[in-house]
Amino acid sequence: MDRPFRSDCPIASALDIVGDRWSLLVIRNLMLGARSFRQMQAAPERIATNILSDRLKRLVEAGLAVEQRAIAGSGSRGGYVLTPAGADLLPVLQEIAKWGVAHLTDRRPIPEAFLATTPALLLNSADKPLS
Amino acid sequence: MDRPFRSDCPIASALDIVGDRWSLLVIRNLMLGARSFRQMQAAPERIATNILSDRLKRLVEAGLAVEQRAIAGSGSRGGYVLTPAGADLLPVLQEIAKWGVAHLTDRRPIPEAFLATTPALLLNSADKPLS
DNA sequence: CCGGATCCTTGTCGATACTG
DNA sequence: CAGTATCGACAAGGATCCGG
Repeated sequence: MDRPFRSDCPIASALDIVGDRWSLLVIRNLMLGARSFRQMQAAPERIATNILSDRLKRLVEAGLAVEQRAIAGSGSRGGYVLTPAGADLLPVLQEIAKWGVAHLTDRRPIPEAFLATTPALLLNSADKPLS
Repeated sequence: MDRPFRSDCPIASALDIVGDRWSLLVIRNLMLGARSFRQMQAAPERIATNILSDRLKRLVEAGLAVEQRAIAGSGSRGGYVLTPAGADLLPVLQEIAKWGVAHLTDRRPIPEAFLATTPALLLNSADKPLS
């Protein structure tokens, strides 16, 4: 249950939590407004359902996200929302995005398609994390 | 040989390169001045030799680091140095470190020990990446 | 001794099928 | 719709071995 850290280095410890192949992408989706399981699964990276399920579980355990159960008879069955600790990862994602557009543009087509669906939040200023 | 990206998202693409469990830690070591194979292996995280070898190979292939062969009869047998693209990951590591010290201090002893050996480079301003 | 390479075991990832 | 179960593929970890 307890997650042993590799060392006392804050970088290593942070990567012990979100340093895998998918966690930061799930957090990105949550920052982009995706709340439900299906919405996150619809992201272009096509995460497998078991991985998404597991990562959400881990994020909740780590205190980076919380589950939001439905409001009684509502049609949509609530989803997940970032906690303040999870929202504080925004600068990390911003720097990663900056690095990606600066150094990966010549290897891949063009990120405009994604940037169009990512207005201001990930590449501009650090506004309020979620509405 | 070509590394297929999961999507056009610059975040996802960046994580396709350095988003595994060890790559960013190796880059951290290179930023901290570690050059030789053994120096990096001596980091407190105790990376296995095969993993370190593989990650260095990948970083070189991705253009984030270059091998530096020895200066002829010198005693030290050259090591690895970050390229400008690799050094540009410094802000990413800085933000990760900031998040780690801000949100992980109550779960682990104290990062002072590491911070003492990490003067200014990873937590303060973005100076010259390597001397 | 240093810088890896090579086994081999374990764990995690990922696709698909399936269930409440 | 929101996950869970299953199982093969692959990556990580540990130990050892080898060339210089």
